[in-house]
Amino acid sequence: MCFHNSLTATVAEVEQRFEATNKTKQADFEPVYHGNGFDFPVWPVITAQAPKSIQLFQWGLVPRWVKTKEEAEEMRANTLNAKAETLGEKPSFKYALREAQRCLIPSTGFFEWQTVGKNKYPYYIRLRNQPIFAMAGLWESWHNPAYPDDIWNTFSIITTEANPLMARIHNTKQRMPLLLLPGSESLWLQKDLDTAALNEIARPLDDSLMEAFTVGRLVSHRTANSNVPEVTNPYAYPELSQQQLSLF
DNA sequence: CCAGACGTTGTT
DNA sequence: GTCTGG
DNA sequence: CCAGACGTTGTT
DNA sequence: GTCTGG
Repeated sequence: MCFHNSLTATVAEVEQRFEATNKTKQADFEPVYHGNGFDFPVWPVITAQAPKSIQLFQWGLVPRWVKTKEEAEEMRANTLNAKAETLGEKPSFKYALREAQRCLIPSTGFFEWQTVGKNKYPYYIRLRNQPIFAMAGLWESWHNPAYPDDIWNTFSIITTEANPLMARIHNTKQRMPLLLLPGSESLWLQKDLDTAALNEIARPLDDSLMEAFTVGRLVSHRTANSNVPEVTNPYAYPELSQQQLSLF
């Protein structure tokens, strides 16, 4: 869940939304209409350690104890997401959690598939009143022992149980990204967040704040370039009932 | 004890 | 680095 | 889902 | 043809 994200905002918009300054080497971001986690794209993030800065980290968390580049590359396909419920137990995430290496991952909407019979229908999901919002993440800085200058700053998107809207869409896994209300964003970045507070924040967002609609199957095509504006165009599947087409 | 895992959920 | 499975 | 692998044994 | 990896 949550391997398919988007960020179609300018640097200025992200700066304004999160009250942070662009510290990347890029004057602006390329809009991401469809970012596939398995491509391990770089993404703007805001860390607890530098909450006033926008940095570019790579999606797919590489734990600090990884020994080789090969192991790092293998690991990250499995750490695109991190289950909120078990962050403290998993060797891949526990050190990042212990040292409060939490972060915000700006998004303008994400994709998920609904299984109906033998078919899969892609949906685009976003927040009603917030064009840009934050997913909760953990980050790590991995230093390649073979090359001291080879440092990988990576992140993982936290997932939690699905709310009723997301349970209908992502009906096989019943999971969703941990979405933060603006009021929870600064809490997530606080360094001394205890377990009770974390568990309180790590709850599924109220689905009355979200909206979702079916999109065309371009997003599902691996060979085609799906990182184009049309990927989020609404598309009505005749065989789906009206209530499934648009979940507002 | 040592070796091996360490993780999550994907699709026209 | 630490836990798990054999 | 699609792309790519799919296997074994050796020597100069 | 079928399994695996991404």
